[in-house]
Amino acid sequence: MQMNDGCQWRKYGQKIAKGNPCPRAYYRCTVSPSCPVRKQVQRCIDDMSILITTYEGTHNHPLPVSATAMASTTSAAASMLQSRSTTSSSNNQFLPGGLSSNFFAGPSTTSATLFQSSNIRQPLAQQFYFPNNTSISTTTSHPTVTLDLTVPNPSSSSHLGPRYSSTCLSFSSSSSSSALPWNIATSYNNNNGYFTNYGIMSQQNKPNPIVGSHGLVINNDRSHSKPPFQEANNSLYQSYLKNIISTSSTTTATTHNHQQSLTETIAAATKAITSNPKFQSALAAALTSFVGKGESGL
DNA sequence: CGGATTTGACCAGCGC
DNA sequence: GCGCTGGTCAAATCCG
Repeated sequence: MQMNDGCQWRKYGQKIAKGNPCPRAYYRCTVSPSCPVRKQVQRCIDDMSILITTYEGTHNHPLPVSATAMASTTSAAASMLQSRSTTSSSNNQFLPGGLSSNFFAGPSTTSATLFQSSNIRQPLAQQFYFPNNTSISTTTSHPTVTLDLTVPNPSSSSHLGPRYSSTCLSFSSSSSSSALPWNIATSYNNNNGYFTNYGIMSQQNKPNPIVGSHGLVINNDRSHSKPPFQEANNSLYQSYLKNIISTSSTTTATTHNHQQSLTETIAAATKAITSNPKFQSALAAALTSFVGKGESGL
C-alpha cells in the first residue's frame, strides 16, 4: 500500500528484470479482495528518477475519487480518440484500447504508467466520453487539439470497431505551472480492431505526490489476443513515436473552433517535449518494455 | 497484534 | 528436453 495513485496496492513480489538492474515490483489492488488489477513498477534504466508503472486488469469495484481523477486524463484522451471513430457511439464508452501508459514527469521523479486491459475505462470512460466528434476536450478542462493522422485500412472490411490512427494533443490552458502541461494521445489501430493509443497527458489533480504535471499515455487493447506492433521492432516503434512528436509541430492541427494561439502553444509544447531528455528516455524505456511485451506475446 | 513488505522458491511460457 | 526469464506464492520479517 505505497505510492498512492488513488487505489490501494499491496506488494506481492519483486524481481530483477533482465537488462535492468533495478528490481521490478508487483502490486495487487487491495481495494476489493477480488479485484484482479495488478501493477508493476520499475525504474527506468536510463534515468533512475523515472518510474515505469504498468497496470493490468479491470477493476471490479468503483474507483476512489482520486483514482478517478488520475485516470480521467487517460480516458479523456481515449474517449477523444474513440469519438473520432465512426458514428456508432452507444457502446463507445468502452475503449477498445486497454493498455494505456502515463509518463508523469515530475520535477524530481518521473513516472510512467501503463494501464493494461481496460482497468479504468469502465467506470471512467463513460464519465468522460464525448458523444460528439469533437477534438477539443473540455472535460479535463484542457483545450485539446486533435491531429488526425487517420490511416484507414483499405483491406479491412470490418466496421465493428474504430479503424484509424489519430493523434490528439491536449494543452492545458489552466493557470499554473511553469511546467508545461501537455497532452498527446496517438492512437493506432491495426486490422483486427486492435487499438493502440499513445499520449501525453497533463495531470492536474495530483493525487500522488510523486506524480508530476506531465503524462504520457499509451493505450493498447489486450482484450484482443493479438499483441500490438508485433511486427514492429523497438527502433521502428520509437522512431515512429519520435516522428509523431517531432512532426506535431508542423502538422496542421485540426482545430475545430478556435485558438490561433494554440498553434504557438503546440509548437512550444512540442519543443518542450522533444527537448526533454527525461521524457525521451522514459518514452524509450517504456516503449521498449512495452514492445518487448508485445513481441513476446504479452 | 495485524497488516504490509521482503525475499526465496516455485511455476509457466518460450527459445534454443 | 533444458535453461532462461518473468510472474506469483507464501513464509518470514518488519512496522505502526
